Amino acid sequence: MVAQVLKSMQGKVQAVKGTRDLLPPDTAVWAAVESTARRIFGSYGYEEIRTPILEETDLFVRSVGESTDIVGKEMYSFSDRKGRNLSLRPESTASVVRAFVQHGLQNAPLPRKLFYIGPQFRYERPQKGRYRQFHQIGAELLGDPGPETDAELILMLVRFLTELGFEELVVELNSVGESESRAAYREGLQEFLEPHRSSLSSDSQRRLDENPLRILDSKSPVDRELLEGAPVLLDYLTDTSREHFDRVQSLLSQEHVSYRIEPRLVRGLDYYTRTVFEIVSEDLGAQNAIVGGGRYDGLVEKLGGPAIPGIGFAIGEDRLVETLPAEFVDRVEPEAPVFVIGVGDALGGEALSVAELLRGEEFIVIAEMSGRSMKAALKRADRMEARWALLIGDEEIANGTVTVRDLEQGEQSSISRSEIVEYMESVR
RNA sequence: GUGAGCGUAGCUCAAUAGGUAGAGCUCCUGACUGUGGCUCAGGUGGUUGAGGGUUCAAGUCCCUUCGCUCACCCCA
Repeated sequence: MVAQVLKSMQGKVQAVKGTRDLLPPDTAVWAAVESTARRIFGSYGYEEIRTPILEETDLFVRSVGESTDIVGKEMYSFSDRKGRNLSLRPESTASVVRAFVQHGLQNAPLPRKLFYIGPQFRYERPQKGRYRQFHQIGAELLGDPGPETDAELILMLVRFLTELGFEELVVELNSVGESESRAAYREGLQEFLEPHRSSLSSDSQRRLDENPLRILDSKSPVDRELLEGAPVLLDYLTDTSREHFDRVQSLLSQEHVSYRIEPRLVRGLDYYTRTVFEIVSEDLGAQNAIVGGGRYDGLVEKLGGPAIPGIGFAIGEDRLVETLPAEFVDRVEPEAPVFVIGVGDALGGEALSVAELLRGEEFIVIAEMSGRSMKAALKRADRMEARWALLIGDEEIANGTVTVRDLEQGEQSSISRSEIVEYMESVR
């Protein structure tokens, strides 16, 4: 222990395993993705909610489910100085619902549409598209049980992704029914697989007891073969769930959304009911889900609120950015800056003043105010991909001018100091 | 938690049978007292991820550990 502390004091401190720094220019891409989400979601009437990253552990135990892997072994949990059991949030739906109940938002007009953007934490072995601190852009709609709502939510998602330049994405769709029918199916599946228990992969043998539905999307070829002829979740749906699901499909068809029914699509969180969906990308390796979501009609009640239905989704922002179409990334290029150079004795003040003037007109301005060499300063201007260089030296001060150099054309002209803003506006 | 591969300068990589660490790019400076991109010269930068072992000698071999990558698992 002491040795470890000493080592960490001496060695280079680095980012915690599974976390990473986002540096420019990547941060600009992330910001562009997020502002697109705000714009699109906003047009559907969604408003932003920001909930704490820290929550009582019990919140996730009750919502996500005690037997899920997320709660069972992936949470960053600890007790604080007063012995409260806290966890870094592994997802945000539970927090949004908690906030909804806590603030009595059911008394405001329903349905309520909320979106969030922020970091989530799960203790897993990092790999491609999977980090211990990852980021989600999510949306939740509380208070409308209708299938039209499901369709609208998916339409919003598709519109958002289309806006980012995605073209070939297919929505994978399924219905897990209400909790009673899911329990019935769970038993049916267990009965079907039990005789073949010893043939199942070791992972699935474990799942057979703990979470049999997860066997459905096992990657083991043996498991997949055994599943041929297994009962299908859709056959266990109640009539109302079945009608709901059919209606969602016909609405999606009506709006020309390409979707595919995936009878084996199940989700890892316990709160889902009825409609569940996923969007996967081929070029993400094993961690291919960029969006996951579904309806959760019992969750608000489970967290101590009224019986209000809900539906939502979460987008894996890290994965989304990794697969972003190049056209979108290219468009993120920021406006080229103006580079103001003050060279000579005590001319920094004048450079600062000119820079401030231009900033007032929303130019992006980098000022080098204590330069000693014009050459070196221009070199830096070039490297920073500046479009214009404004030179201020003894000569300019004497004449009351600023020399404006067009760094692309290699031409320059002498502009009166009082007309500099006007001139820059004209060539902008 | 399990398995595999990989860790040499900020980046990409060298270093013959173990012989005491080098190149390109980048960065800084100068050639060029106030005019960029090119060229040339010079410089900064590494306890070879860390710790231990074998050896006269370890970047190289052995062990441990940390990290990265990918897959299982899980999911966004």
